[in-house]
Amino acid sequence: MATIYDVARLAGVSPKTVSRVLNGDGPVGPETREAVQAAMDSLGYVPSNAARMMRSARSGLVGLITGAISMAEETKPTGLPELVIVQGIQQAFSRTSMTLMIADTGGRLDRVPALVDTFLRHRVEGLIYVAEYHQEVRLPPIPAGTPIVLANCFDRHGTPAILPDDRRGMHELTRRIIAAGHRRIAYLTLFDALPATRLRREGYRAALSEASIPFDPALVAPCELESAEGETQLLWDAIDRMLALPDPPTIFCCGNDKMALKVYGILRSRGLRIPEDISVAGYDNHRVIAETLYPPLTTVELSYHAMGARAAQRLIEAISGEVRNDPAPLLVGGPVLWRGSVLDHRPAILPQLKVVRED
Amino acid sequence: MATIYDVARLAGVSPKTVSRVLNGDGPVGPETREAVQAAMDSLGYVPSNAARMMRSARSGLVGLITGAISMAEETKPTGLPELVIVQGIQQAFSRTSMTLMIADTGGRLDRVPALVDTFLRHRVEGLIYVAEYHQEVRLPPIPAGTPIVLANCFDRHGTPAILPDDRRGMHELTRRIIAAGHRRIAYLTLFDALPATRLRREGYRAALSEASIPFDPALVAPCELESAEGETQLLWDAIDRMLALPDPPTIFCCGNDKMALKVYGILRSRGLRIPEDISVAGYDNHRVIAETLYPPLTTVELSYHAMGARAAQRLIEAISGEVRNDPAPLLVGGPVLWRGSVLDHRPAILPQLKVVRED
DNA sequence: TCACCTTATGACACCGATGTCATGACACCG
DNA sequence: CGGTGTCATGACATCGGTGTCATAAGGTGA
Repeated sequence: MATIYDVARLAGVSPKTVSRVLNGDGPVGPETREAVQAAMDSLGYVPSNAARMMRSARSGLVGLITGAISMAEETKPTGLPELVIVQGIQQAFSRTSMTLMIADTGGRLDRVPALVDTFLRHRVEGLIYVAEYHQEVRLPPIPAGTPIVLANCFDRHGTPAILPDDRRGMHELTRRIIAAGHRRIAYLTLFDALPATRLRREGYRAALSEASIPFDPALVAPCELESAEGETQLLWDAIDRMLALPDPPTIFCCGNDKMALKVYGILRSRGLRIPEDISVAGYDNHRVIAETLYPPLTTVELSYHAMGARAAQRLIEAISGEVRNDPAPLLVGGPVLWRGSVLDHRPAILPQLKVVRED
Repeated sequence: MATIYDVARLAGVSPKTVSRVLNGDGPVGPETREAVQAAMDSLGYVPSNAARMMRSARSGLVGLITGAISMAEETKPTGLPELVIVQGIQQAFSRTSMTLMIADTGGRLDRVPALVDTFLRHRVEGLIYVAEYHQEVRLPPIPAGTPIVLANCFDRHGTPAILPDDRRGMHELTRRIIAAGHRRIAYLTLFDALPATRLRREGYRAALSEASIPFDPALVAPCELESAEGETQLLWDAIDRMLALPDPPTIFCCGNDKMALKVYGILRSRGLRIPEDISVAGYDNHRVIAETLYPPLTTVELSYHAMGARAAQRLIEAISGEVRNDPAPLLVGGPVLWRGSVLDHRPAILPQLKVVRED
């Protein structure tokens, strides 16, 4: 592979002059520049980042660690949308001169330290860790001087974190559903232990209490399990139990869109029409599901893209040395997407707005 | 950041000895080794890949370029499963000492040359390009010496490529459907221009002709468009037209699982039960859809994971210098996954095997 | 006309590892 | 006891760029 010396010799100049042509620092005469360019082209010269990095400590690299790629097809918690976080980060960095290196854990957390180490050897200027779903994590110690940002997760050391505003999202969705005239609102939640479940339940209850609707524990049930079959069974049971109540729900809110997809099938096999007989709402705006289902699913967008963008922004600030006192994690809210799966019991007077809140 | 000299000084040895401890080449006395280790630990020393790379031309890096991440949430061709290719590649390389750098195009092909250039500056030892769906691509020229493998795509220069065996997959699915007693088999295809569409139609027709079933053009219609709404309309029309035929189909095969999801909704809103009144089959084994739908969807797995593994394997061979004459692209087939969405008209005598073919 | 500035360029050291070769201390063998 | 091989270690050059400083040529204003 050609080096800067080869180029210099061919162009009849010094290596330093070639370097100046490459980096645009220092003045270079027009015909010299041309000769150097020609030499570079004819040799197919590509500068070595390694050599450059030796002198100028800046690597121009940012490391991203995630399990999202390997989780994409898993049945585990949510599914895929967290990849959009990566996408948001990618886009933010593509506007800078930095290169984003993505490493996937392959779903094995024990591989994280090795990946961090590899990144550090490459002298990344910053690190981002993206979790597959809202959770607490424990990362290996990162040497001070390499800033790190957590996306979709948090730790106990107050590391800068970007999190979805689950409380507010569910609050807003429930508020909208109440505004549409529903009073008996069932909520089929995800795993009880998830931070998202707790927060969303808080939002759900807050909206109820603001509307002076009593909270009925019979309308809330966790419906997520490890196995897909057992989960479907759990859903059948919960739905049948709730439908058999003296005062049954008029809507089922689901922990995520995937669950809503199942609920569609279950309700229909019970002979219920959506939304005429019963309404359904999801969470995540998992577009493959939400937009493809018939009728399209009312859901809450998690704004993963915005979360990614925020995480990137925060890291870029940290790299450029803007010291921040790190307060609470940054919460990113997403809009309620009102589609055809929820029946509006009160003939709309106002046009049905797509409420976009993202501040 | 501490250097090897700092460590050497603290341990009271020469830098070369520290290097030996790091790399395990050359002998080192036990207590020397211990002293060096202690020094490295107390300084938090992390070796610089850049410096290492200067001497030993091997970078230990492999570059992966893809649009799969940014496409994940798009409505475009398939959707997400191609990410599994990345996953397969990742897993293959995690078993080697090489590090996989992933770069996403953000959906813009014009960014590919810049990404290639960045990788070359990092002196990657090989490149993989992963396309979002089976297609022809044109990549910028890569200097000889850097092997490259195409996954899920091909070019005109005979670059080594790994492709899904679309022809065989559809052939096998159709064969199974015929074996289940179906004779009128509708096929709602993807874009006509896609290589996958042509190949699958070939497989479809081959299976028909093997079973001496005449091909009926009225049962085949492209049902994919740019826009989601128009597409749904197209589906409605095609399905209604086919159902109105004097001899209507008993099954709808769909170009992908996402289309099958829509078809479920459409057929049900026509009052048809699945699979009692009409059967449905998909393609892709997009698990979020196929396993979550009720009833679960019969579909063809694209074996993206295997494609990724093959691509990685082929690149590793190329890097280690195993010269191959590059014949036709390597085709990877996937199994038909027989689930509840297709009615078996002939009471099964043989147990319903999961046909796994992947050679 | 000369001091001074700007432009264009090169010489040289240096970044942090590792490859090569040399060296000293022993152990072993005939 | 001397020659030879192995073990443990270090000195030094080198990889391919860039930062610093020096230098020569040409322009400009007092």
